[in-house]
Amino acid sequence: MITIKDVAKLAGVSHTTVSLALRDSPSITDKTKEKVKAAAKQLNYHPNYLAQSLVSGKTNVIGVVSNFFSSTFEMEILKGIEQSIVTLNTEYKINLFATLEKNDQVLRDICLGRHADGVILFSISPSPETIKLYNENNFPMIVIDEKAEGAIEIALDNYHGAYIATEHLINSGRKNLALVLGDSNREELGLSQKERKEGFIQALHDHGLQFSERNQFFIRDYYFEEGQLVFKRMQRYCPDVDGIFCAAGDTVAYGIMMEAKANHINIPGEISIIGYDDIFASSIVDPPLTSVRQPLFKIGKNSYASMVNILEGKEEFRPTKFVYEPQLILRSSV
Amino acid sequence: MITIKDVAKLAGVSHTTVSLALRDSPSITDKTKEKVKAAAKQLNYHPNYLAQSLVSGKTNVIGVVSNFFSSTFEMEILKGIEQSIVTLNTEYKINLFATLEKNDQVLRDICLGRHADGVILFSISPSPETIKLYNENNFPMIVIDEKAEGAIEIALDNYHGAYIATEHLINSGRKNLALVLGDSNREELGLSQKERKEGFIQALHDHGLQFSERNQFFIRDYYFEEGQLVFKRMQRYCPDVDGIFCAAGDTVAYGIMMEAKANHINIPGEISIIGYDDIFASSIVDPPLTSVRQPLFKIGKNSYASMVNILEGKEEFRPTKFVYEPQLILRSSV
DNA sequence: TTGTTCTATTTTCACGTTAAACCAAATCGT
DNA sequence: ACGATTTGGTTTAACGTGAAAATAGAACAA
Repeated sequence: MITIKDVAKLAGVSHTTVSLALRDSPSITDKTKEKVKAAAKQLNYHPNYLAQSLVSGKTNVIGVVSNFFSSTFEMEILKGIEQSIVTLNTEYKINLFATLEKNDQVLRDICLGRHADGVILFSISPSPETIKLYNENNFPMIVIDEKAEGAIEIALDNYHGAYIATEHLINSGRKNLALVLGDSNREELGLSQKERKEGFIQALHDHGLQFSERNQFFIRDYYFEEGQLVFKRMQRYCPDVDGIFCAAGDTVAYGIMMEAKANHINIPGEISIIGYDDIFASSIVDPPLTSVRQPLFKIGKNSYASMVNILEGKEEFRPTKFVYEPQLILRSSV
Repeated sequence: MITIKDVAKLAGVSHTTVSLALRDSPSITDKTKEKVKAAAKQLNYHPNYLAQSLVSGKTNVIGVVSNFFSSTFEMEILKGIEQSIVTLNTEYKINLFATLEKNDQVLRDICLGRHADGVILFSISPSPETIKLYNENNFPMIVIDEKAEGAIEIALDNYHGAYIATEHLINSGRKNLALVLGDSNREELGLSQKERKEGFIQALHDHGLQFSERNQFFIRDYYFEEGQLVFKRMQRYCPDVDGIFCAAGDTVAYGIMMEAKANHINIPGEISIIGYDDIFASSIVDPPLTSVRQPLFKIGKNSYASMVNILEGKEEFRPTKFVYEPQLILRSSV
């Protein structure tokens, strides 16, 4: 392994001079700089970032933390971050950390173990103790679509998304609406699902309709097959449903649609359906699915940019909450 | 920032004793260990991984390098890697590096800058110089679906995948086949696309059919819209095509299908189509798309496991080539 | 007793880099 | 002419850790 000292020896100067010369310090003559750079090139020298980070206290890494990176939700945010990296062209790299259920431990590691200079996280919610730890260590944290008081919260207005979806179903003449929620193996409903439920109920009330617990269906995993199962249950327990708001997302909605198709139930003729997320396939399934689109790409892009600004000192870190509004994409499933 | 020395001071021992005690060295008495651990806990001490890596020369990080992480191809491999992380439960973390066009520079950085202990890469091909550099530095590299002589190559048998797809079209009675290839902004066709073309041609020949350059269509980006454009061109220049092998992937195939639909051309009645990749949506589009499925999940899983074995010294690194066979998933688009 | 061996710990050094303090030679001001 | 400043570096220290070498004290053997 070639170090700065090897270069120094070859160039006939001290190692500090090499360090200064390679960073174009004004206190080194051009002649020396040339000599040093030639030596560095000849030896194929490359600075050791571990040593640099140890002494500087900066890693130039932004941690991107999530439970998994393999669903469309995370992918879309990642795309936005990638876009931001390309356009900003900063020195900051990103590292992805998959927490795989030990959320707080991983977060603690990243901060205290100096894996990064700041984190952007989604699909997991940090505990209050972790947030406190981050604040004490002056370690910026941006949290997307989860509760995180004390950090920068990027909130998706799930309430409003559910509201406009439900309202659209009602305005199109549907009277007996069902709600499909995902509770993802937790005991309690996640924050976003809870907000969507509230939006759904409020829209019903505002249009003189009643919410009935019986019209509420839960799934455990956000899979296509769960949607098929939900529709079967729905047919048995609520055969008179004429509109479905699938707050659990588009993939589950596809399952519902396919199962309806298999039972020769026409969509949107007999039942209308609206999904959430507007992932790519929604425009090509048959019928194309009306869905609530969240500006995930934009959120990813902006989050990365904010983090860079904070780390470069251009922007001050302080707990804030930004709310992004969703948009209803109209297609023929309603 | 709490360091090992702070713990030492509180526990009333030397910093080395702390280091040894926390790693449960047998040469430290239980009493001292307890004292040290209590002090560490009280101060909320966490080892600085930068310092550890600097002295040990190991980062415990596996670099996962790709051009982008935002397409289904990469996502599926990532899922496999995640699965492997969960089941193996090793101390190795992964870091994702998006090269964003400066492939060799990023690879050089990772190796020489000690960002990781080894890399798994896909969607980019390392230059021979980079491979040489890695070998000189004893830095293991696993390359998925790209040419990389001197590294561990995980090859997808694109030739065979194309062959069985084409053969299936021919066996179903199609006589005038078109080939859709993606050249992704490069001057030259990528390796996998080239191999798929060869498989296509060979299958034609083996069944007494001729390959015609006129029946070959290129797209620049792997987008849905490109598929629509391709179909328009196809109708103009080769209106008698009755079978399409879309080597450019399923997303493009969807575009072709939708455009055919828009022109009231029945699939599979008038034209059959086969895609590549078998991504999720292929089973739910209308009609469901026959496609060549590659064992990407398995490849991701195995690659991570191999890398861990190599880094732990259980397996020796030596350039090898593993070939994974694709599988034709039959659906009603043929 | 007195040297020898072992045990539990400490001291010193190294990893590769940057920053701070230092210094010799050249240049400047008066 | 001669101290003061500037130039272009060099030497030393520091970052937080782990490994090797050193050591003090206890146990032990003859």
